[in-house]
Amino acid sequence: MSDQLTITLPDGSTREVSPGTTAAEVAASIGSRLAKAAVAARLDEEPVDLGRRIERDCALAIVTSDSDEGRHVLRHSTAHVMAQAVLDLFPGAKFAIGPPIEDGFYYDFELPGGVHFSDDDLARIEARMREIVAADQPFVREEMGREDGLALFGDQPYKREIIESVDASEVGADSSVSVYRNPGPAGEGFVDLCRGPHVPSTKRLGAFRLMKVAGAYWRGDEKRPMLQRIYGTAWESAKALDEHLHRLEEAERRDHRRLGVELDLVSFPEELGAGLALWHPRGAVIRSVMEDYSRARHRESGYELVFTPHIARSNLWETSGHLDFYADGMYPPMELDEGHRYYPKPMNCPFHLLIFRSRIRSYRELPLRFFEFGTVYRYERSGVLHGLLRIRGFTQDDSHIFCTPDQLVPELSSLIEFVLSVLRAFGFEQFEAELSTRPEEKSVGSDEDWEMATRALFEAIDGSGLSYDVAEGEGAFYGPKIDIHVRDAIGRRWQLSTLQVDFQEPQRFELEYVGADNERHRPIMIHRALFGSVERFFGILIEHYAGAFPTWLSPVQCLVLPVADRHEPYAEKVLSQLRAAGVRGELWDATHDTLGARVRRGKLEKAPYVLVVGDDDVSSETVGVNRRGSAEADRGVPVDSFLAALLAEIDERRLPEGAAP
RNA sequence: GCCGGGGUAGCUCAGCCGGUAGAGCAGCGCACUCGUAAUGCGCAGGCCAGGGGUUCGAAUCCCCUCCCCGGCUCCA
Repeated sequence: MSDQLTITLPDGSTREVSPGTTAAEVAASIGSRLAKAAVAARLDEEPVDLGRRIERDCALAIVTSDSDEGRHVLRHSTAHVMAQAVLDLFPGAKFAIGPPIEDGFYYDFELPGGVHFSDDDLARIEARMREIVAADQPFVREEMGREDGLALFGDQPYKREIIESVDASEVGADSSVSVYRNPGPAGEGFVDLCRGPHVPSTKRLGAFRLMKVAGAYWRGDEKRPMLQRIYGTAWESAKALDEHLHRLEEAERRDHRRLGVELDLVSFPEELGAGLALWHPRGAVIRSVMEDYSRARHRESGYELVFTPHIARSNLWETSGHLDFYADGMYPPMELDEGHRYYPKPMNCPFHLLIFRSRIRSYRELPLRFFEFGTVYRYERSGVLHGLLRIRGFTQDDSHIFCTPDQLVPELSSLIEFVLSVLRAFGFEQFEAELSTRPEEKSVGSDEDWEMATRALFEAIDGSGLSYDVAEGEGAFYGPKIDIHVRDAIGRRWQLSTLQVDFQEPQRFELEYVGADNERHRPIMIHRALFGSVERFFGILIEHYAGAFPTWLSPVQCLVLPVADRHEPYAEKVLSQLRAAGVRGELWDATHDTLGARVRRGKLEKAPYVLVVGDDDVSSETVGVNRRGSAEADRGVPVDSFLAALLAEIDERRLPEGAAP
């Protein structure tokens, strides 16, 4: 019998090693590049340190720093280094938790005397971290019993709480905890409660930066103390860190709040109040094009347009259940007509239910699809407001579909297809869905209804070819739902559309239709928002296109610039030709600005086309065409052919080529 | 709502430890009439978010309110 162990690598090959060999040694034996990139390992799927000794036959995978899992380890180790730096610089600080997150890590602290971190502190902490990295401290794993752990963290209440809760939740499991030590030069050093794994040594780290300080409730509970969280980002190389910082700059450049004001689309004057926006003419043009297109698509697909008021009496909200469940999120009522309370609407559905109920309905009318751009008001907590993306007054492209149980699956299937088709028209190409099931607590309705509806959603989404995740227990209180997410031009994920099955409201409003059997039946309702909120969708479009909208959406599609005043009559003629064909154009005359200045302004305003007309054009009925995104002007283009091409582009709602600029 | 940071001209921002405001861009006027990313000169523009307080004197220091930013919590 051999005393060698057999390890199986991810490619299926095997190696013989002697017992006690470390994962790091295996990596080194495979190749020096791998050894250099290695940060941790997986031993029979269990994440372990590179220093872990192999004592049995196993499957082993080396985790490298350029993988998601590897970056996870790097970030986690960097968080430890940050905690060490903070404890060095702020004696008496308590440290709570410090996990890796997308793009980086954070650590939560409580400073003695309620002191807060300042921006200067971040620089000091970061400098101390660099010293720790340079000191090449090893990460040493140690396991100990629960009591020893509690003793070790005697003056660290948050750590003690974690140890106690870990123990409580793992009844019967072995009650040991693991800690990682970073011994300092003088024998002191840092120790943190941690499952690991970690990089072998701090010198393995370095491409990090501390980003910001923020408050965060301990354990995410707003009734518990607020700790101070420091966020950092960390990467496998300086290059990857740089790229990340560039992505942040890019996101900032696209910020809809900045571009919205710069391009004169919207504003948020303080006088208006928090969470409310004004749509300026240029923003309003885009919005009306969006809405017109949406209405046309809805009509084509068998929806009927409705309009409903902004306020309704309290009894309507009692019937719908909003006053029971969501009174906190509603604007307060105004009192009229001897004590009747009228609430601004937080949702449109009760109105659509009333339209359904306005007369006897036949099964022959179903599915009945009501559609409305309905402006709603929700009292969002002040701290959550964010430009157009989270706002208190907004407009839902809201639809309520009433159907029979038999119609549910086909209706959901065509709904998904419809939603994707409209989103594609606006330039989104990547979709991901999330199917949310019945919440554990706080839900209403029978098990059979929930099962039926959930099954219908699964069937529809399985047939759609969309990739999706299941979010257990994340459904609305009245029914399960499918949310559709998109990826924008720089890869960010946004939740847009939602499809929700609802048995509750039809019941509360006692909706009925007469079936083929001449009996009364209760319809099922589907709530559906496609853009979600027009304001939010618009904000996302601004960021997706960085303000350079496709021509069909652009507020000004074409600028006409006469080279000199004498070309103005011809420019007027060109402009009127464009306008007669329905193109949105403007003429910027030569009276005050040079041609160069006007061209520059046109480009900064991201006009899709800037036409320059001079002597040559007047005599030959042409224009000089500057297309957005192309450096070269196209001189001498006949007006007719330019216009024909432009109209085709608008008519087809053509999208910019490649990634948006 | 909570923690932290802010609010000075339309925009971006300067204004140290208190001595009653400044730049660039934008705007307006005049000149320039020009073929592709800033023509020149000049002018005007601020209740320093709002209110209260301290002080001989407040943009500056303190308090309250409103609004914004970054997080946390929340999101029918």
